Amino acid sequence: MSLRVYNSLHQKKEAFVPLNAGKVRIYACGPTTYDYIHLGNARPLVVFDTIRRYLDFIGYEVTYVQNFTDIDDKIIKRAQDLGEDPLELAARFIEEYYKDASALNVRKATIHPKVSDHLPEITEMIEKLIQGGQAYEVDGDVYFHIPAFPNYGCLSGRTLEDLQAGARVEVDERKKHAMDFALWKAAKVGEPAWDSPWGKGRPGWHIECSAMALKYLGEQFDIHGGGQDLIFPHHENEIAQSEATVGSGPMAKYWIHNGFITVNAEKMSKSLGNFFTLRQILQKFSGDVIRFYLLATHYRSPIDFDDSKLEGARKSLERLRTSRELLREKLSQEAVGGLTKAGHLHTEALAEQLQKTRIMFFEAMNDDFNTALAISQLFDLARETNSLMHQDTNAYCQETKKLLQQVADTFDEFAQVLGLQLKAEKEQGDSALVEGLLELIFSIRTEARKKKDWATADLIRDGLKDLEIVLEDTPQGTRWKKK
RNA sequence: GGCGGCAUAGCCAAGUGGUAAGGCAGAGGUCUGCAAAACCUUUAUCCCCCAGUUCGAAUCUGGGUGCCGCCUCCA
Repeated sequence: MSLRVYNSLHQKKEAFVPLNAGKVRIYACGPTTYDYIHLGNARPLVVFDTIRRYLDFIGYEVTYVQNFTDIDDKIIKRAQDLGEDPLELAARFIEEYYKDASALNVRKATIHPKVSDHLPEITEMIEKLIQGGQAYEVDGDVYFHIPAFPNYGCLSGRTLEDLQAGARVEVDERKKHAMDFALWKAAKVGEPAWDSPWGKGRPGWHIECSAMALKYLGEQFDIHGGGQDLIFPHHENEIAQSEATVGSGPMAKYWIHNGFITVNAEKMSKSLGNFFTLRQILQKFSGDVIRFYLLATHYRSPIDFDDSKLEGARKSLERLRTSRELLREKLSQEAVGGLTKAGHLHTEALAEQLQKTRIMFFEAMNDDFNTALAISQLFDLARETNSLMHQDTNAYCQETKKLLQQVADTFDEFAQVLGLQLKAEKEQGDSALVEGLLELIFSIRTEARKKKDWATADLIRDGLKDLEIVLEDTPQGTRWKKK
């Protein structure tokens, strides 16, 4: 099966055919940088990073643009509260953003444009819209005139009448139509401002994305993504601005929107105050666990957040890690002997499972990036792999070793696509001192066990367990890992 | 009021016409000094309710119930 994606524009799954063969251009709305990101913000990062990785993996040349909104009302307000320069505040949180993204193993986009670097492109686009009659200026503000764009509402499935019926905002009397939205806002005292044909001011919320997408991806591109809450008005307005500017559409062939993170079934959001910053969560769980948690549910479904769910994700991921770890250990051993009859059966079964996993993984990803289903294939592979490794060493000959190597490669390959590390926690940075002390303690315990001094052995094991270090005694010696 | 989404085992979660993936938790077993990990077995006569279409529906249609989102900044 070839790739199919759910296109919000038509509300159905469609075959994915990029505009230019072999190349995919993606634009994803990035954060407004006035604070640390919360888990809800992290979801699209991981989702679109994964989509990008997958497209890349199946051979497309991907250009991925993710913007930073560094000029915005909320930034200005926050900066005023903190007595900081708005652009400096925004720049500071862009740096913090990169740290969070990196903790989640989110690759940098091909281009990360900032609004503040694109004022010329923005004003140029606004001028075109004014010339084309789709925008007008009032007292230094510029508005997009919605009735001038007949296709308005195509993404959100609304008509102008629907919108007016549901209007909850006070209407600015100077606007020609109640739903007209700002392209340019005249500067108020103390706000950052840029020169424009309409006087000093700053861009409205939506125009930046239109201008930057146009600059880096052209008049039409393949995928435009973001959270479902951006469908209206943000993406609807982007479509209006962009398509009115270039005189044709669609701006993007496929629109992809991720579902929300909820807390007690309510959307996690700043205004409700029910959010958890990624930083807070990272204190309890690794980025790998958080990423796994986000990918274990289909990207369009809501995910209800609480610690117990993350704990569940941690345990699930642990299973895959353990399997990968056992594989590493096994492969470091010398292959000996010939294949026994039982070993032969297990090898056959694993070879079959490997093939099935490879097929099913791609089928799952091809079906609208079904990462949840793709991940479940890894569990099936892990079970069959463990089962083989569980057999006695007679089964471990050159033939099985070769197969296990293929399995290990598949694990790594697919983990890479999903952006998961599958590394045991202990590999993620411990000081030489800690490592050394642990080795010492283990050797003491091993001596105790040799003397059948179980009391001492158990004392050490229990003590380490309290420090979240788990010991496992195996015929090959004692193994340890962090909880 | 308008537009949209969701409802699957104790929990999480796939599955959009062919007879319920996977994970966690639970139970029994193998292994182990005891554990842990791993493996094996086991855990939904049924997918919110009602009616319909069909040889056949969790999956399609109609109606209902409940929850959520957007319509204002929000991923």
